[in-house]
Parts: sequence; C-alpha cells; structure tokens
Amino acid sequence: MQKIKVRFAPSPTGPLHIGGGRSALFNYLFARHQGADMILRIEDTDLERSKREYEEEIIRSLQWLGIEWQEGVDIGGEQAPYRQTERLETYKEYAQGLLEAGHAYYCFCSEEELEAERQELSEKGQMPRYSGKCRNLTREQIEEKLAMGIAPTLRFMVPNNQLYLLDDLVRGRVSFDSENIGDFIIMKSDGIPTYNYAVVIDDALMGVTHVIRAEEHLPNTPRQLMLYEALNFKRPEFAHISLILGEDRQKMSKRHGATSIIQYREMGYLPETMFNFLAFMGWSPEGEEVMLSREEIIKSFTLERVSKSPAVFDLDKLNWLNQQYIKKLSLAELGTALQPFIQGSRYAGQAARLTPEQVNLFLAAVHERLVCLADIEEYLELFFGDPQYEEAAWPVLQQDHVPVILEAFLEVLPENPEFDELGPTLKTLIKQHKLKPAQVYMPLRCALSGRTHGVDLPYLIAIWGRQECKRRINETLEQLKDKQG
RNA sequence: GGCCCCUUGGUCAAGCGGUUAAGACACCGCCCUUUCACGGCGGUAACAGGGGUUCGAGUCCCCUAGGGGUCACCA
Repeated sequence: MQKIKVRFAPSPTGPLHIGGGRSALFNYLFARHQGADMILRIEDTDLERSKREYEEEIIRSLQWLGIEWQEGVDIGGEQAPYRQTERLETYKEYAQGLLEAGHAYYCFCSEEELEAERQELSEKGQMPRYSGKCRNLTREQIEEKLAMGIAPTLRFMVPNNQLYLLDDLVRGRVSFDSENIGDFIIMKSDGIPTYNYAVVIDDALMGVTHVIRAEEHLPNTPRQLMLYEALNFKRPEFAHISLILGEDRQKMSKRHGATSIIQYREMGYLPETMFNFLAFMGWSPEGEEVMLSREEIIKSFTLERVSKSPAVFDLDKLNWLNQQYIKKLSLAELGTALQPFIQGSRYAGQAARLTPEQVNLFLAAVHERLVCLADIEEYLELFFGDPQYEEAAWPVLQQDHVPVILEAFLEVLPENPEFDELGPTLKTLIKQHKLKPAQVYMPLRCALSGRTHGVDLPYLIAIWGRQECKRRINETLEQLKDKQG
C-alpha cells in the first residue's frame, strides 16, 4: 500500500487567498487525520506574474494559520526541487517521450492565428477549441518551420471519442467526453510547461496520492487524466472542494474586500479563529460544536463530510468566532496578541507608560469587547486620546444635579484610586445623594469621556487617577459653559 | 453558447427512506445591568418547482428552473 501523500501547490502570483488557505487547510487536515505527509510545491510557471516575495508571503500565511508540511520549497525533501521553474529539465524529458510516442506534436500556430480562430468559432456560436491544424504536419514541414526559427509549442493529442470517468471523493462520479476538449498545449514556445502538464508530472513523481483542490479545477481534470494515461502514471484520487463565494454568490475576488489571509491577520483575527472558520466552510463535524481546537478538527476531519455545495463567506460569523476566541485568551495572552497593534498605534507611547497593574486593568476592560484585535485602537483613543464629545452627551450633562454630583465625585476620589474600591465608592455616592444609579453613572461617563458608552467606569477612573479625572471634568464644565453661554 | 458542478431558513449547516426538519451566525423580544458589550432565556425563518419509484421521499431516479465554475502559450 502506497503511503498517502497530499500537496498544496499555490502559484506565487499574489498573496494567499481565503480560498487557497482553505484548500491548504483541507489538505493539511486530511493528511494529519491519516498520519500522512504533505508537500508544499510552488507552481511558478507563469513567469510574468510569479514573484518570490509572494511565495514568501504565502509561506508566512500558511505558517501563521498553523499549517505544516513535511516536504517543500522551504525545507526540501526527497523529490526536490519543489519549485517548478527549477524542474524544467524533467518536464522537457517527459515531453520528449510524449512526442516520440505520438501523444504530442509540435504546433507552430502563432498567438494571433489562434486568437483569430477562436474569434471565428465564437462568432459562429461554437465553442473555442483548437482546430488541430498542426496535428498532421509532415516531418519536412516541421523541419522547415524549425529552420525558419519559429519556436513551437507542444500540444497534447487528445484521443477521439473517449469518455473519461472520475470518481471524485467529494463529488462522486463525474464524466467528461474528450470530444469537447481540443488539443491543449503542454509546453509553451519558451520551453516552460503549462499548468495541466506540470501538475501531472510533479504529482506523479512526487508520489501524491490524493489531490485535494478547489472545484474550479474540475474542468481541468480530464486533461490531466489523459496525461496520466499517456505517461503511464498511476492516477491519484481527486477531491474537488466547493468554492468560497462572496456575498453576491460570485467567486471571491478582490472586489469583495479583504480576501487574503494576511489581511485578516492584520485586522486582528486570531489564527485559531481562521483555522476553525475555514475548516467549517464546506465541512462539518458530527457533533453540534462550532468551536473546535485544531487537534479536535484534525481528529474528526474526513472527506466524506465535506459538502458539495459552495459556501458564502459570512463576515458576521467570523467576527463572532473571533470574539469568542479572544475571550478564551488569558489576560497575559491577550496582552501579547495585542502588542503589535498597540505598538502601531499613535497612543503607543502612552500605553507604554502604564504600570503593570494598569495594563491589566486596561486588558480586563477591553477583553470581552474586542471583535478583532485592531479594535484596540478605539479603546486606546478612549483611554489616552482627548475626550470626543458626542451630541448625545450634552443632554445628559445639562441635567440640574450634574454639577453637584461631579463635585461630590471629585471630593471622594482619592489621588490614586484603587479599582476594587471604585465600585463601592460610586454606590455610596448614589446613596448619599439619593439618586438612581443611571443619574450618576451616565453624567460621570459623559463628563469624563464625552461619550455615552464605553468600558466600565471604574476601569477608566482607576487608570486615569484623580488628576486626569479632574482635568477632564473641568474641561467638560468649560465646554458646557460655552455651550450655554 | 458548449462542458461540468451545485440547490434544506438571510448565511453556514445536520439529515444519508419513517425526525415535532438539529445546531450556529445574523435578526427580534425578554432578563441581567450605570451605557455599551458579555451572559441567560425565548421567538421569527428552510427542504427551488414538477413528475416518477415506494406503504412512506428533504433523503433514490428523471425533467424544468435558478446559481456557480470553466472554456488562454494563467494557474
């Protein structure tokens, strides 16, 4: 029995997208569940668009998600190299074999010719499909064109009238008729292999047993099946997972806003959140749990439970999940996770001056309120920025009892108030003045922060201390005077 | 347009011939409460349509409709 092996093979033409991340994740989950290996291969045969920096960014994204592999570009392995542009000799070799065996032929058609041909066909309402014009060139004709310096492409000779059956692990039986497929290029005129050809060579040589990839590749599969057959390679199992759609039910793309894994990292979604969220797009475990740890997901992941229908990316749900994961963090962990966000803030300096106790108060104040880590900015502003007065704050402040209560508050407030004592202090104040809680808390909140909502008051007061509270109240009083005068 | 795939609430989804058709997000209401958030309780809401097969169909088959993917010297 051959050892099970999967791979994730991105093209470094951009950052890792949500969809790519999910494909990588499913491969990883499948492999880990089976105790199998995974390969990370880079398909950089699009010389124009491929960039090394994207490759690096993709790797960082995968690592951030917590996906690991046993062979790949960055770590090598038995079948190295794992970057397709470094495997050109191999593709050439097998292409030569295909040529000699009569499975492939030289094509000298120019791009312009092909374009015109496609144009013509589509105008006639037919589907664009290569005519096979160069199929039967004689040896002399070929020699002649070659001598003229025309760089040929190599086309695969698609068998006539063949039915290709695929027993897809998630879709079930799918069939394709070769009549609908034109001879396709396997080697471009610059000697670079095309995707359909290179994947087959690599997957076969690298011992990939299960190809788990997005459904958009399904129409490519018959071509690859033909190649496996012609090359005499054992074909792997295929599992085509459904697409992730934007809210408009179209394939996710840039215009759907944040679509790369990196962007979600930058917005402050936790890797655990993304791992959990992505795993649950198109897959579900047997129980009713919606929050599972990495290990739990690995343990229950099977292709049988992968859904056939596409899933719409639901930001609300992602947000909810992230908030849940943030709540599960300890204060110390939250502090660590928040570090880069705080450091990048304009209030970084002020945050750095907090005592350890104040830091803990700050973290406790925001812990259950953060949806993503980047939200910390608004709380930094609340604590360290100048008061931002909301319109709704004025009616609250203009109540008759407000000046009295503000003064009374400052009177009972010690120089360095203890967080634990602030609750009782405020309660006493309420009692002494025979007011309702809201009659004290709200004006206080508005006078101190200018806002009608925010974190619990004791956190603000404890971190600010009496001096700052006094300063803020005075400023508010000032503004109030201006407003009335 | 050809080929291929998909179709349970607004969204993710459980269900694999017999269920009062789960659960989660969102939404609404109530409770907790100094605001907001958190939390608790409850509620609205779905088998695309039509034919079969079957004692019985969300579950199996066919058709229709709708949605999506793909048709490059991109992957």
